[in-house]
Amino acid sequence: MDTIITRFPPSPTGTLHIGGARTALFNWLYAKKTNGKFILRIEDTDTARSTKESVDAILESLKWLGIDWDEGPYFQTERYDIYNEYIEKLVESGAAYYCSCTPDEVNVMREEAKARGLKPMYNGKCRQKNLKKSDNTVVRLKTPDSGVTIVKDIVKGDTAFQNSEMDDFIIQRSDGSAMYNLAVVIDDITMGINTIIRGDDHLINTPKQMLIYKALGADLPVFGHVPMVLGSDKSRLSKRHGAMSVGEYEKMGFLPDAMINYLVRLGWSHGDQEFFEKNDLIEKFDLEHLGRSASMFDTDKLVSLNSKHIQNKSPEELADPLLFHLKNIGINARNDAFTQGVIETLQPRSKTLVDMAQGAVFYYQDTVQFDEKAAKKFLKPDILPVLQKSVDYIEGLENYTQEELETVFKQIMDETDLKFGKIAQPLRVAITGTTVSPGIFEMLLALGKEKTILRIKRAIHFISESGLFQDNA
RNA sequence: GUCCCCAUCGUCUAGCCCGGUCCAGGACACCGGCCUUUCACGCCGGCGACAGGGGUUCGAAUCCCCUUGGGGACGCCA
Repeated sequence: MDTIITRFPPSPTGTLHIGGARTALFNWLYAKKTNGKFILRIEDTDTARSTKESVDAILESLKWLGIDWDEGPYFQTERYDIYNEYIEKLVESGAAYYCSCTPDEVNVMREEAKARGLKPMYNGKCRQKNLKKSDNTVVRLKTPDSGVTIVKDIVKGDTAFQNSEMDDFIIQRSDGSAMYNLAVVIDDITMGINTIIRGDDHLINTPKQMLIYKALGADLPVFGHVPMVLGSDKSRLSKRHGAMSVGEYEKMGFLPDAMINYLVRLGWSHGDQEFFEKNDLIEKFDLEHLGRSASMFDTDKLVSLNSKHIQNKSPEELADPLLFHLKNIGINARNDAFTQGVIETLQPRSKTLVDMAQGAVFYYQDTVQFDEKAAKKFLKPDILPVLQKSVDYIEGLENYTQEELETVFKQIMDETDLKFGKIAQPLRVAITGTTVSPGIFEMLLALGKEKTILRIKRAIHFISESGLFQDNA
């Protein structure tokens, strides 16, 4: 079997959005799975809307997702000579011709066609004129008047298009630049692309492109048109549905692997399996199980998958991504043993890295801020003996381990005749300032002996002070 | 207007190609419960769908037709 060569051809008119990322992913996965090649090509022929910033943003998002490419990025604007070469060939062979009709004239033709209950179309006026190239001529492809063009699509099945429904579309503008449908086909042919997975909004372009392949005598690639990703109201995904670019999801604290997992499951399935690591996907991905119907983007499911991926990673893997989000909230931490210990305590209770960063704040503060309600309820004089004993016993520990800590608190429970629940909450407030945190022991362990003692002492001080204040009042 | 695509729980989907094993399975969300030092995790249970109508057949979520609904495309955009 020939090497599978796929591609992803974004137009740099914005950031990489969800839908684009998914198509890129499908192509990338298929190439990886088959040991094929994945080519990146920038379709920037719309010079009015294309920007360098967009190119950079798209490349960056792709890298973040871990989608790498074997060739490229190629830029269509650097390939005009190649396109023109082929356009000339097409004109010479009679498959295409020059047309001097103005846009206004063509609009009239479209109106006429519509009036007759047809699709708005150019009527082929210049077809037989045998015009030469001049300043305001475009090149049009001569499309058949009858017959059908059948798109063999691996996800949609066979779809027949009446050739009479297609007009002689423009392949080269009057300024000499190539149009989308032509540039795509020439690129795909010259780059050896043999598998094209793209959004089904392109299905309608496919018969046109097939005509170009045919006129050039080139082999057809395998087509697969995947359904689009819709917003929560089933309309095309757009800004009003919330975040739609990959970069925004990074900022919201999602892991690239979770993103990939979610995206691939949106329109592809492997039985009942929901959770996939990247390698797993490469092994299991196939074209046979791509779905045929459009799907809605659901953030809840992404969140759920994200928390599973967070749980499934090692603290070490999570550290750098977390550091990024810690920095965003003003905490400069390092990827060290302390941070990894912190992460371990936070993994099961963080849905996103933003959650995790927020949950980690207390670990990095020199003096924790006591939540008013929490302090009022739990940091009261009657707990003083417990806190004092905690300090004394922990200070006396030879080994600061979970086992030893458990012994310490068992002893305190015995001596004070209090249940653990009565001890844990005040302690939690002393350590974190709030009533919600990781489990006591794992937290104390992650914090370290020194800081633990310091914080309990500070709580003792806090209680004594406020007690004094109350007495005076 | 014309053409094309699509149609299973609220959502993502399995099953459909090769009809019976499906009074339709899993996941997310939601609701209960268990676990428990808080919050979570985890576990158990509940709610909840074959768009409608006709065929074909002993038998249809699965095959055919129509209707309805949704999406997309009709550019000297990509």
